[in-house]
Amino acid sequence: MLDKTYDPAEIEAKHYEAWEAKGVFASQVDSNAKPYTIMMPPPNVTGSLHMGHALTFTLQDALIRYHRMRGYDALWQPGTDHAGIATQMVVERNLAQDGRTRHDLGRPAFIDKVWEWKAESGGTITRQLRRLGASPDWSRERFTMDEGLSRAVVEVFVTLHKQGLLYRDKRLVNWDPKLHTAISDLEVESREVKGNLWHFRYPLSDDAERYVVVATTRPETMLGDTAVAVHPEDERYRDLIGRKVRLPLVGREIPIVADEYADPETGTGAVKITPAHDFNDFEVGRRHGLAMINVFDRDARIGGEAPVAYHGLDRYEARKRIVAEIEAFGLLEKVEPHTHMLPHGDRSGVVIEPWLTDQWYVDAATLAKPAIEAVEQGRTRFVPRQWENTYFEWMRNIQPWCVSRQIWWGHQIPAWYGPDGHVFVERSEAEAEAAARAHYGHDAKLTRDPDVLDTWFSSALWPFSTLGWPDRTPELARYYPTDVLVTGFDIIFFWVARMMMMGIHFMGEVPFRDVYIHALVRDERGQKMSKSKGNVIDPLDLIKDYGTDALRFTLCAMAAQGRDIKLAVGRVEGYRNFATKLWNAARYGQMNGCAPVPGFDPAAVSHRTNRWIVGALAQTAARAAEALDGYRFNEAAGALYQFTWGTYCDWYLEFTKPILNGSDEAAKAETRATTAWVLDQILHLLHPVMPFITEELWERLGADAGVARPQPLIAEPWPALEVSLVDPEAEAEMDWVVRLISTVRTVRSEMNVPAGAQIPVMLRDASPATLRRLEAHRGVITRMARLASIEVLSGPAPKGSVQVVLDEAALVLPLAEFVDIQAERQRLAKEIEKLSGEVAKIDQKLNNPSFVQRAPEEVVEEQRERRADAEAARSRYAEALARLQDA
RNA sequence: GGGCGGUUAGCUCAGCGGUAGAGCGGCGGCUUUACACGCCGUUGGUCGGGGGUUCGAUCCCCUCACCGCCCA
Repeated sequence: MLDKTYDPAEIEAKHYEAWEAKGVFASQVDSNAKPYTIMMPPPNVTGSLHMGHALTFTLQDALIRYHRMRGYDALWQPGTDHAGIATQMVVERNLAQDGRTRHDLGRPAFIDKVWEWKAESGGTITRQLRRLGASPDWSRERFTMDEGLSRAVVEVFVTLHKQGLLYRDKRLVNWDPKLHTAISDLEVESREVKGNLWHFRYPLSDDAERYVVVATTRPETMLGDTAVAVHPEDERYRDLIGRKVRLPLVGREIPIVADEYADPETGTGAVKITPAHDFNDFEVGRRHGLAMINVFDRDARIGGEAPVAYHGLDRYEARKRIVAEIEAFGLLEKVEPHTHMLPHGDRSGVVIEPWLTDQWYVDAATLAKPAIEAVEQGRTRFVPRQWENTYFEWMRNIQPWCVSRQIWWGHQIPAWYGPDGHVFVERSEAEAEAAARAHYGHDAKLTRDPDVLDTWFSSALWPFSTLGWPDRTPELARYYPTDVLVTGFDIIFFWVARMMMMGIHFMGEVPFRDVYIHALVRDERGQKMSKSKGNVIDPLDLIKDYGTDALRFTLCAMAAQGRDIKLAVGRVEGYRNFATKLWNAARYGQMNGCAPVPGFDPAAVSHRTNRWIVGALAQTAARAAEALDGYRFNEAAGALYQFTWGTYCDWYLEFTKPILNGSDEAAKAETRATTAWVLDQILHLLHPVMPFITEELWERLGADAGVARPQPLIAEPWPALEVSLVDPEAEAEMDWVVRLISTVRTVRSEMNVPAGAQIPVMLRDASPATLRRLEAHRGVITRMARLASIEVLSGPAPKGSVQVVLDEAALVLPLAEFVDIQAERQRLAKEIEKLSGEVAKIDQKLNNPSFVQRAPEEVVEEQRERRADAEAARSRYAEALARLQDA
């Protein structure tokens, strides 16, 4: 017998271990089943499970479990990425505790340290995924620094280089002066910063009395100014175009150029141009052939070609000093407080410096073209569709992708330089040496490029590198392209776009058919969860308090397309209650001998109540499947919740109590079998969302009844329930019973009839069909409506009785002792008023000729029927009211 | 400034051309032998404002307001 309450903690680990040990998560590359594949977006190896992970992995797991049950050969490919910068930082922080830096160790020893760290601490997130019940094929787990994946990285790098799609170039990059590496646009976050707008006077070279005022938020960059730009149409400056100013402090003469980049509305309309330290200025510099003067070193201290007097000053010290000096020269026009957005490194948190360096770039624009077409042509489909716009927007304006990073942890770039700087990009050092020999005509000393690749470079290959590419493995042939990629919108640029580019280029086909973009999880006030705000809800805490299934059900129930999830703990609690409800229903079944019957045939049940629940179940199963097929997780969860609690528990289990306590042995046996069978089906349908409690109940209900379960629930087939199981007559009949009982309950409550009191009820003007229904369900009705009796009334209603309309009949409740005549009169009057309003509203429609003429016939007909029903009910209430007046 | 999304019951959210729904909360009642993490009943809404299309609009179009996110 099951315990009185469900204790998730007790059973979750047990089932997870059993599933994993049995190998049920594993894909079957040799099977004849159709494959269904999801590539897990590899979480960062340094990461730990947060709510966003919980959501995305719950949805992916629900899809995988569902398709596995549908008979597909399901592959959910798990793994982690090596998170170059983040991981290196973690290990460096550990070294710093012993007062050491990575340079003390040297590169090879440091890399060894990182691997050591990974072995010890890199498994946190995969352990936590197991707590969440995720069922990927762990036997295929990959890491982006694995040997195989590294081979794919080299192959891609070399191939792209030979194709001219990957090259070395000197451009401005986002330089992180703390980490000393380039980072991508996507690793930069804009933060609002309060600063000033300094207005400097730049005197004209040929007229020291005149000057141009430029406004800047970054005075220190003036050391690298090579022009002043004004808008060509700006009347104020028209005569200055082509003349020169003398750059204060530096003394350099720089031109005044006309460029539309200068916005007449902003500041003074004249803007200083520092091509080596600003992305926009870089473009202006290009247009006008301006010099690029680098004035920073890698720490963002003054250096390079800046006047030596300033060398070594940190950028903020330099700012103070330059402003002070400008002021001393009388060239400071004014200072205005100014708030603006500044780029910060998302890992280091420091202000990013646009800096001129040599880096490796991928020609993203070329690779993006077929990736754009694939979505335009529908070969890859975004769900919800609107995300296509985000994808297109990004892809159509894509910039060269800087893939090199000046760190140690990652895939070292397979490029070697000869003594003269000539570069050899090859698969190995030996091949590079061979290429050098061919190039120089003799052996040459080569130096390998010390840089590593952006982590996303290797992640972009994930959909095929994990399947064995560049080898032509059976897995690759079978599982690529994958079925769906599930992720949050914040990763569209980082990852989806890049997988599309690489997948199409190297595999000739899109990496996935569907991209399901889910919402972000926010706190209950709609704020993004963040450590600094202190509003983070830890999914592991929720699991501890409410169980994994409750958390998973909550996330599915709230995963409506196109809307963020504002997570309130109360919802989790509510779905914990749902799990408990399911548990208790199972327990009730056990107590009543409702054991699973092998070979049970739902089509063969004869009792109306049983036929009804079987049909309702079939409809629910269809609804849930349809919802999951369309990624409408909330609809699937809602349909299952509603059926389990609102139909099976609230009505069916109550309807069958009189049968189970009765003496009709055949009906008892059929009802017991049906009760058990429907519950078994519910367990199947809920399993993708609530794997633990369903597995536990599946096994316990079998074992306790001595019925062998052929396999664990996770491996069971999804219920195949024909729509023919729906018996419309049974449906209508039980619906009538439900409405009759509900009606009586409402009246009792409104009349303040004591809950325990059993009252008589009479039925008037009932059709023969209704009377047959009454006879069939007399026991249930009497019990559930708490009646003393229910009889047919042929004459007028007794004095002081309450009347309610139910279809063609009237329910008469002789409640004289409870009834407050005045209140009852009011109640009836209210009903009549409501129905009159209804009739009037419908009449308005029906009296409108164009409605009758233009609306579809069935809509008009429906209105007529509704009018007739409302009218009939109104006259019955009017009659009852008249009767009350006599009393 | 540009783009996207949102505004529906006290709260969190579904619905999206033909009778406004759920969960939670509120209120009232219940020692009904599965379940108080429960049962029964019930109260809550000019579907953000204004125009338009339509026989008919919460739903489609325009516009305004406010909120959020992304990009400048």
